Amino acid sequence: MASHRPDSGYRLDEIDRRIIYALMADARNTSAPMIAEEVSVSPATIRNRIDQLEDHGIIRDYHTSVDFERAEGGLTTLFQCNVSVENREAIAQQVSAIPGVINVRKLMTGRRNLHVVAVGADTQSLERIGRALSELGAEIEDEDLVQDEISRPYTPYGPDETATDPTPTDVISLTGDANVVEVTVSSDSEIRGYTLEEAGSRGVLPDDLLIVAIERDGTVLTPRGETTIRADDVVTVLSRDGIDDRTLHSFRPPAAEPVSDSEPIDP
Amino acid sequence: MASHRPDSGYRLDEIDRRIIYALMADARNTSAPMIAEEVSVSPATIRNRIDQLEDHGIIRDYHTSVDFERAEGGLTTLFQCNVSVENREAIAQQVSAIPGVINVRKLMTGRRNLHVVAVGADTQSLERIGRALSELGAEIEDEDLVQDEISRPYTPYGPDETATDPTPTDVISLTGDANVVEVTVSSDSEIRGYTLEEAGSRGVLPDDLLIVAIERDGTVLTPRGETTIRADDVVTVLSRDGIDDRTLHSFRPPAAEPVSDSEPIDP
DNA sequence: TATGAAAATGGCACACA
DNA sequence: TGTGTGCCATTTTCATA
Repeated sequence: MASHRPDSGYRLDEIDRRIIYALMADARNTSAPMIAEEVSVSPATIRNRIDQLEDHGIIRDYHTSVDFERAEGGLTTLFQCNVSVENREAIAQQVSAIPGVINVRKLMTGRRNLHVVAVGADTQSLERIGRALSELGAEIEDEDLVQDEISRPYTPYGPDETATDPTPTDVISLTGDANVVEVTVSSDSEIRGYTLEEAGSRGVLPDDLLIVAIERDGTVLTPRGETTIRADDVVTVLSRDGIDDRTLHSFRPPAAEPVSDSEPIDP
Repeated sequence: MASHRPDSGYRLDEIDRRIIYALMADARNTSAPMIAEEVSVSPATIRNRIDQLEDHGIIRDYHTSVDFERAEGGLTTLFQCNVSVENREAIAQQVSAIPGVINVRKLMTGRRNLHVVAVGADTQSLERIGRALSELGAEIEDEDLVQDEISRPYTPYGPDETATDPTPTDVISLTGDANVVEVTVSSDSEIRGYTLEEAGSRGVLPDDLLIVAIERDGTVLTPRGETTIRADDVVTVLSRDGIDDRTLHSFRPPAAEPVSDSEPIDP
């Protein structure tokens, strides 16, 4: 059995795991040399490993997540369908070819075992997609708008330093989408070193964010345009449109790199 | 309202759409010059456009899809949760920080409005993730194993030539996972030009695939080791382990490039 | 858009266990 | 034999204008 499935029991070592972690965090802007430096091996090795992981099917593919609503007012919709277990593979395959379908998940359940995400320019095109699903034998049980989607790398494959830094310390929800969060400014975040005014004008700080307090060395500062944001400041942020993974981007360390510089083991 | 949301009504032109299409198909191995050639503009323009699309939040991020089951026997699980609408944003944010969580979808529904995909090394770590979800206020309604996931670019942004070529013409399911498909060999597929034997030994043709018939120019050939596969052959393929998006990879045109050469619009 | 400098990639030969 | 490494030509990126 294992003869024609040689990839089943592939074992990863620490290098593979860190590669996967880095690529999950940012598949496009993470170069082999960048990963190489983190794990202290040569860039060529990283490239070889990536090739292997791809060949063995561990790494499936690299995608781009797109906000279709911003793009052209497109509606992202999740269809939850029932398909017969025998044809699940085949139907999933054909479903993924329907124009507008961007993601298909096969689940090991009796009901709602096929989740299909499709994008439509309008209600009409979504109806068309719904019909196409039915014709292929996927019975639609539910149809919901997808508001947003967040993807994260697999934490256990990340750097050991269990730095939960970039998470909001506390979140207080207000009316509507607005809410308040406290974040600790990471030591290599993008916003560090800018004054509030610079951050705003350079686009480092999104327009709908308002910094209402800065806690530094135990005292609370009143934020002014010329106040400089430093590492380890605890910043209280008010957001009009809701806190989002990407909203707090500037406060975080760069995606692919660890929080503190890793000590090269073998220079 | 639109004043502080300048990105809402961003309009894409044909170049933007083709960029998005190419990056959705392969975020990592698609270089700016490759896209540039397809749409007949300079590579620098493509690069600028990509930067703009990223800045405006149209392109959210680039990830890597990983088969954790192959990797280390990891279990990929979908938790369908209820969260209160007011805190949806904040909870989703915190949920995404739980170690092991790799994807969170926010839905615009009353029930099951948060879909969380997590990877666990074993049942125990999934229980831990389940508890973490509950503690954050996400009530778990359902918990299913994810068997597989397929992602596709948004077809309407692709090349006009509505080439549905790479789709299996017909799928017949047999017992178990095995089934039979007919595919038309794309004119620039990887397998074209190889004999069956070469394709097998070079890894172009997966081990669990068996070619049972080749239809060419209206006649049906009996496949032999020395039979060469040509473009436009209609090949009948038997698969032991089920047809998969990736299984038929070799029959398809390369991901990022159109089926036939695109006619430059403005040389 | 174009151009030149810097960086990354892919291929291949070689060393090492 | 397989895996890591160093070096090469080529491609791609990035920051100038």
